[in-house]
Amino acid sequence: MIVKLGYVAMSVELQNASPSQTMTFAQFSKIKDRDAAIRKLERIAESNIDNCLRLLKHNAGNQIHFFRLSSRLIPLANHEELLDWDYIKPLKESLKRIGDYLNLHPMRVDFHPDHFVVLNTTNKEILSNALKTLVMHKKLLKGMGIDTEHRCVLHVGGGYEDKEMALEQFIHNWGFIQPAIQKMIMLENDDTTFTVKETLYLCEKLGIPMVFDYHHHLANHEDVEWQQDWERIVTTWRDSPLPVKMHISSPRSQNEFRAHADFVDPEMLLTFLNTIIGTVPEIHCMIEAKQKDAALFQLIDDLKSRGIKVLDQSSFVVE
DNA sequence: GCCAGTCAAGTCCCG
DNA sequence: CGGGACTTGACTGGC
Repeated sequence: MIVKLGYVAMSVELQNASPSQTMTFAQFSKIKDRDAAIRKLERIAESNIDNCLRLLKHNAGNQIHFFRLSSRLIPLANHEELLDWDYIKPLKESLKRIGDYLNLHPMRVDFHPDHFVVLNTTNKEILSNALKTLVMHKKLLKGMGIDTEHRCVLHVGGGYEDKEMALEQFIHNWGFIQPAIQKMIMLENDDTTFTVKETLYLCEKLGIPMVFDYHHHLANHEDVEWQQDWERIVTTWRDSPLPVKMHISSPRSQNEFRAHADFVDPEMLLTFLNTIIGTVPEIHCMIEAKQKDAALFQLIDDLKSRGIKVLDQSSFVVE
């Protein structure tokens, strides 16, 4: 089984390359000349996308083939006071450069929109804002020339004091979401509310690939045994053009169990991988560690020293 | 040039 | 029911 590691949004090794520079609405409002303020937003967005390209080059140079793009590339893109702003138009060229680069250096990229994107709300305004944010992600993907299928990982949403009802609300709302948005989505079990089984219920019912988060599962489950659910998780990827992916991170400490540690415990990853050997030919593991790409490199070094067959700086084989 | 505080969003928790 | 915590990285303001 081939394992490919990825990391999240920014590098601790590449300096001054943040793809998430921002401007708050308070700052925006202080600028008297609205056009000038919008130009400033556009410069920030352009700089974010340029930094994104630098990160992709850094990845390709380090043999990393899996990467989560920042969801904060365009500050205030969906702010209600900026509905007249065509934020994509000035970014066409820089987005295309990303696409061109990815054509030469194939890499799996996706997004994880902020947890404020909630699809199971009963509040129309919240749902409409969530969908607006997803439309922005779609426009970014299109601008980059990337097939939009299964590129946005989301959580199920709020529990609203009745998880069963909250799950049914998700199904209800799903029916109102355009197919083009639906097909971008993957769902992940979260660390406080919706467990693997509950997330699977939606994924199976609605045909959504499920991203298994091992750390979240340890923090939030009915049954700590996950092995019997693994085949179901794999099956949710049956119709996807992309290999199964999962999230891996380690608890910062027993007291701060849900917080992400700086690095990933190799034992934890190997425990997971050894359990699923033979179920898929290839799996992509997204490392969610504070030390970002440095955590990925350290993990690979550790695996190498254990005699695991390492293919390059981010891939290896378990058998 | 560092540290503390602020900013966004929606949910959840506490009083 | 209202205010604060939670989370994340970036940024601002005070010294």
